Parts: sequence; C-alpha cells; structure tokens
Amino acid sequence: MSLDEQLRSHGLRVTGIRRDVLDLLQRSDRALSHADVERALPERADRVTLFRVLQSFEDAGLAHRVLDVQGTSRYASCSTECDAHAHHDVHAHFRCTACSGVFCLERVALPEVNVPKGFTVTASRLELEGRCSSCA
Amino acid sequence: MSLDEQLRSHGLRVTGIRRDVLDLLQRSDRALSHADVERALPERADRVTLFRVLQSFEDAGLAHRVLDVQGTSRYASCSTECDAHAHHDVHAHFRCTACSGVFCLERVALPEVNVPKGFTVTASRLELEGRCSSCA
DNA sequence: GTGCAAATGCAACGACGTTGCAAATATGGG
DNA sequence: CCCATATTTGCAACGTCGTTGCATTTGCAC
Repeated sequence: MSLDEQLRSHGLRVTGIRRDVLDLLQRSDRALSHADVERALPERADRVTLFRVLQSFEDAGLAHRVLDVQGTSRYASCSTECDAHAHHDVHAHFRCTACSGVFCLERVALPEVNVPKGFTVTASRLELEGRCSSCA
Repeated sequence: MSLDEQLRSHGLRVTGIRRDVLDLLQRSDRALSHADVERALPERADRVTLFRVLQSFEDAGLAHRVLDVQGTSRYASCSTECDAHAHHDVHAHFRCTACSGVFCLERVALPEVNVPKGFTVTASRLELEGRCSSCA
C-alpha cells in the first residue's frame, strides 16, 4: 500500500509533510524522536507541525509512541496488526542507555503479575535496557 | 534505622532537606515527582536543590528513578536489597494513565527475549499500565 | 571552635511540549 | 474545473522539567 493510501485509509488527509514523516518512520529500524524527524526531513517543517503530525499518526494508529531512557517521546510506525484503538500493548522494547535509541522487539508472552486491589491493567510491556549494537 | 543513619550509611551528609525528602519517599506508597516533593515538603526548598537531592539519593542507592507515563522522573525509596550499583533492575512497575502515578510491584520472573545481534541487556522490567485504585 | 568540602540558593539557560490564532491547503460537491 | 469548508500549517508565546555556573551557607572532621 502506498504512503498516500495508508494515510487516507487511516482517515488522514495527504500532505507533503505527513508523507515524508511516514516514509521516514517506515524506513527506520528504530523509534524516532521529534528532533530526529526534524533533522532527517527533506525540507524544513515547523516544530509544532511535526509534533502535531506525530500525534495525528498516533491517534490514527499509524504509529505508536514510546518513551526513551530520558523520557522523551519517540515514534515508530505500527505493524499491520495495530489499529487505532489497540496499538499500545503489543510490543517489547529495548532502550539504549547510551544513544537513547528505542527498538521494537518481537512479541513475548508476559508473566502474570498481582496488582493491588482496585487496579486495572490495560497494557503490559517488557522493557529491556542496555546498549545497542552501535553503542557497544 | 533512623533517617540520619540511613543518609550517613550511604555516604550522604545529613541536612534538613535530605531528611525531609527521604522521610517523604519512605512514607509514600508511590513514586514521587520533583513537583510532588516540592509541594509536600514542610518548608520551601529551592527547585534546583530538590533536583540535586533526588539525584544524590539515586546515586547513593537510597532511591531509584522511574519515568511516569508522561516521561517525567519520579523517585521511590529503595528496598533494602538495593545498593548503589544495582538498584535499577529489580522492580516491576505500574503506571496509572490517569494520574500519572507510578507504583512499584513485586519481583517477577521475566521471560527470555531474543535481542538483535550485538545488543547487550543490562536490565529488564515489566511495565504495566492502567488505572490505579484512586482513579478507577 | 576552625577550616574545608559539600550543600544550598539564585539566575540563567535549553529541550520538549502545548495553545491560540491567522494564513494556506486538501478535499468533496457542484 | 472551481468553490466552500474543514483541516493543516506556520508563527508567536508560554509552561514544565531539568541542567549549569557561581556565590553563599552549612555539615562535619580535626
């Protein structure tokens, strides 16, 4: 499916910036921060616009947000199994403490955990930390 | 062990602010943000000082840092099994998406995960998300 | 008590993220 | 193809979190 089709099929209008950002995310092997995107974009885009584009992708289910070791948001394009309502809880992540990179890993079966009385769990993820191959 | 003894035994000088902050952390059932601490403190303390106090606690192994759903740092006092060098990788966490609260949970046995070639894992945690009892 | 290292307070700064508003643009209907 | 309109973009301003540098104060060892 082309970039334009993907955007439209998720209810988003097609614009140059959205096309460029989606392309970037899909080519990347890791989650990209707002700053990464700004740097890598073929043509300058307003900072605020990028925040909004990334947010629209998350709302539409085209990308999902994940925090890096510093607490900054990064975005990765969703695999096809994601949809707009349940695309937060299928990933395991690896966070590099050196470069702050975030990588999506395979799905894993997660252990059961007892949560305190009255708590409701909507998502659970396994989060790994360490050094990625570039920072080893 | 008294607050003062705990501070001293971790190589920290005893000051009023440190005592107050450590007391707060140990009484709390959840991880506290810098802003939480600032608000709850018996007497006004400089913002920067609080950041440094919390950081010193983390460095000394008296508390550990954990990010909430918004990516803001929160601190929780360490259990006795923590020490200055390896107190990052023993917890499972629950993050409330409503109030951004973070709660430390019991230890769990984590599943093995295949990481890409060249990656080194130094810590792994199970992270749960949902609503805490106060926000249900 | 005295001296020194450490802790505190203050000012300034930077990154990240948000909001409001005006101008530009994508898209559906004629 | 053009028009009307809802969306998107750009810009300015703002807020929070977190850091750094420096002067002052304070804990603590002697």
